Amino acid sequence: MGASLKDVAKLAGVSVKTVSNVVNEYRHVSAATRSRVREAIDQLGYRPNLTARHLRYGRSGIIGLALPELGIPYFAELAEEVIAAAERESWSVLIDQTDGRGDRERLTSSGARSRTIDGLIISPLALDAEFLTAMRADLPLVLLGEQVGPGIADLVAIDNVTAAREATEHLLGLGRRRVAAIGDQRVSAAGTANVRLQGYREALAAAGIAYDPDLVVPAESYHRPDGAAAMRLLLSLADPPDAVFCFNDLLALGALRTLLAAGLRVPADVAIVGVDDIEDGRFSTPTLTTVAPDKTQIAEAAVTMLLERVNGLDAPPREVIAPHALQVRESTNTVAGARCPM
Amino acid sequence: MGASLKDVAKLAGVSVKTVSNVVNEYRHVSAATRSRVREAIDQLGYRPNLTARHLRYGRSGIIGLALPELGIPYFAELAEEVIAAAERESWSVLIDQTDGRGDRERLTSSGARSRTIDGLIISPLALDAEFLTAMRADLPLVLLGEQVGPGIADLVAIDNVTAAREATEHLLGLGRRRVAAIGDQRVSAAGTANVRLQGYREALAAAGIAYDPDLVVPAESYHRPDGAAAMRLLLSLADPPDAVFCFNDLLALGALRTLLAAGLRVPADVAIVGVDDIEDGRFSTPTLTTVAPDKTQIAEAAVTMLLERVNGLDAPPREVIAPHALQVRESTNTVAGARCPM
DNA sequence: CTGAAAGCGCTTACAG
DNA sequence: CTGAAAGCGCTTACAG
Repeated sequence: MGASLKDVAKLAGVSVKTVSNVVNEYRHVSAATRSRVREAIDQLGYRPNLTARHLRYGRSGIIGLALPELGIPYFAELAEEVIAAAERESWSVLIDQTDGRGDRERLTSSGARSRTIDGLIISPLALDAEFLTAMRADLPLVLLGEQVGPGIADLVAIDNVTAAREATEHLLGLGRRRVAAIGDQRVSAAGTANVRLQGYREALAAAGIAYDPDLVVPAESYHRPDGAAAMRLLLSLADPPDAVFCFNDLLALGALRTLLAAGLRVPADVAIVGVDDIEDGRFSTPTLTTVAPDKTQIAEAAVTMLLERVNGLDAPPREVIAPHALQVRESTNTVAGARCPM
Repeated sequence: MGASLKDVAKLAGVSVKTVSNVVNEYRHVSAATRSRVREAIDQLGYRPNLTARHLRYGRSGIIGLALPELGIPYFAELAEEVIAAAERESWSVLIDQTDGRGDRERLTSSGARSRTIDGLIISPLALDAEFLTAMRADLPLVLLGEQVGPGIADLVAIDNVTAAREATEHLLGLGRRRVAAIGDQRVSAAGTANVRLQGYREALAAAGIAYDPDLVVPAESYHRPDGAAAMRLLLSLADPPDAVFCFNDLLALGALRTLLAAGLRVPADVAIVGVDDIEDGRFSTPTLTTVAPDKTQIAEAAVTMLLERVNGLDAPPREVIAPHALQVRESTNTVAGARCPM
C-alpha cells in the first residue's frame, strides 16, 4: 500500500538510514540531502509505519483504559480527561468496557494481556486482588477508584470514606434524622460501595443516630433506574427517609425522579446528595448537591503514574489521593424557594 | 521482556513454524508435539506479540473513532455501542476527541493518518469535503451523522430533515404557534444543524406559519449551558415562544432548566422537544420528548461498513439511513398533571 | 507432519 | 555526514 523508507531511499538515492535520520529530525544531515529526501517523501506520500516502529521499540504507544461502561457519565467524563492527558504526552488510548462485571475473559481477550497496549488504567470493580496481581506481572497497571488489596498496584482515588462522611454530615446538618443510603453492593469486600457505606455509618455514629439497615438499599448497577427503584422501596417503608445519600449522581437523579413523580418536594420533604459531580446534576431541577472529585487531577495522575511505570520505574506501589469537595446545590438547600416545573 | 516464539521453539525442541502452528491452532500437528509446545508456552508464560503479527499482516486490528467529545452523552453512548460492535468482530477501538473543532492538526497527529489504525469512523463536524476526500485516499473512512459532500465516503445517519420536521409538527399539533428552535450553527453548509433547521422550516411552512428569525437561536456548542443561555434569550423577547425544538437533548435540558428556574411550567407554558434520546431525558422532571435515533443500528452499520472497506471492498460510497422515532414524554404531554419538585 | 529462510518496515550500533 | 547489515517477533510460501 503506502511507500516505505526503502522506497523513499531509492527515489532520493540515499540509504534508509539517512531517510530515517531526516524523518526523525536528527541533526547531522546535510541540507542538500535533507531537502532531497523531503522531496521524495512528499512525492511518494510517505508516512512512517508506526506498527513497525513500535515493534522495533518494543512498545505500542497505546495505553488501555478499562472502564465499566461509557454510558455512565462519570466514566465518560473521566475517559475524556484520560484521553486528553495521554494525548498531551503523544500516547493513544484504547478503551475496554468491562460491563461492570470486571469479567476476566473480556480483559484477557480484549488485548489487555496480549501486548497490544503498553499499560493499563483500570477501574477494577469486581476484579479480585489475586487476578490483578497476576496482571501486574504482565503489564504496568494503575488502579482507579479503590484499592482492591494492600499494595497491588499504583492507585489513584479520592478519600471515599471522608467524602461519604461529609455528605452524610451535610444531610444531618440540615436537621434530617432519617438519612437513607442508596448504592450498597456486596460484590467485593473492598469496593467503593463499602467505603462509602463506612463513611455514612461513621457520620451517623458521630451524630448519635442508630444505624437502620432498612434505610440502606443496594443497587445492582449505578444507573438512574436503579436509583429510581431503590427510592420507590424507601418510600414504601412505614417510616420513610427525609434525606438520601446516593453513592453516585446517577442513582441520585433516579431517586429524584421517583420523589418528584410521587409528588414529594426536594429538598423540603426529602434532601438528596450524590457523588461524581456530573454535568446532569448541575442542570437538573432541583440541581443536585454532590461530592465532586477532581477528575482532571485523577486522570492526569493516572496517566503520569502509568507512563512512569511504562518507562521502567521500579518502585513499590504508590497512592495518589485526589481532592474532592462537596458542592451544595438546590437538592439540599432548604432556603431557596420551591418552584413548580410542570 | 516476554518470551518469543523462538524461545518457545528452543525449549520445546521444535521450529518456530511448529510453535506458530500450535498457537494459531492449525491442524496437522501431532498430538505429542502439540502438548510439548503447550507445556513450553505455559512454562515461559508466552503470549504472542500482536505488534509483530500486525506488522506481518499489514494491519493493526485497531479502528479509530473520532468524536467531538465523550462528555456529550450522545457520543458516549454511541462510542459504547461502537466499541461493543467492534469487539464482537475482535477489533479494538482507539478514540480521538476532536473537540468539535474537527481540527485537522489533531487528526493528523493523533494516529488517524499515521497508519496505526486500519480505518476510521468519524463524526465530521467542521471538517470540509476536501480534507475528508484526501483522508479517504489514505484510510478507509465511515462518516457519522451527516453527509459533508456528495459521495465522499460511506455514511451512516438518520434522516435529519424528516426527524426535525416531525418534532416540529408534534409541537404544532399541540396547538403551539410560537415554536422556537435552538441549536443553529453557521459553521458548515451541510452540517446537521442546517438540515434540522430545514425540517423545522418545512413544518412551519406546511402549517402556514411565517418563519420568524427571532425564534431561531444559535448555539456555539451543544451542551446544557448553551441551551440554558439560548432559552434566556428567547424569554427576553417581547413575544416569547410557547414551544421549543432543540437540536439535541443537552440543549433541551439546559432550556428546561432555564424555564423552570424562571417559574414557567413545562409543558403547560412552554413545550420542549430534543433529539438523541439520551438517558438523562428519560429521568428529568418533566421527562423529555425527543427524537430517538437507533444508536445500536448506527454503530453496527458503521463498524460493518468500515470493516468491509478495511477488507478491501472497492465500491462507490454507500449510505445507511438508520431509523428514528419520536418518543413523546412529559415535556410535550399537556394531558399529564403538573407536579411540584421543590 | 516439520524445518530453514525470507520479509513485514522500522531503528541502531558499527564502520567508514 | 552517510551506508550496509542486523534484528524487533511474527507468518508464510517453499522444501522435505
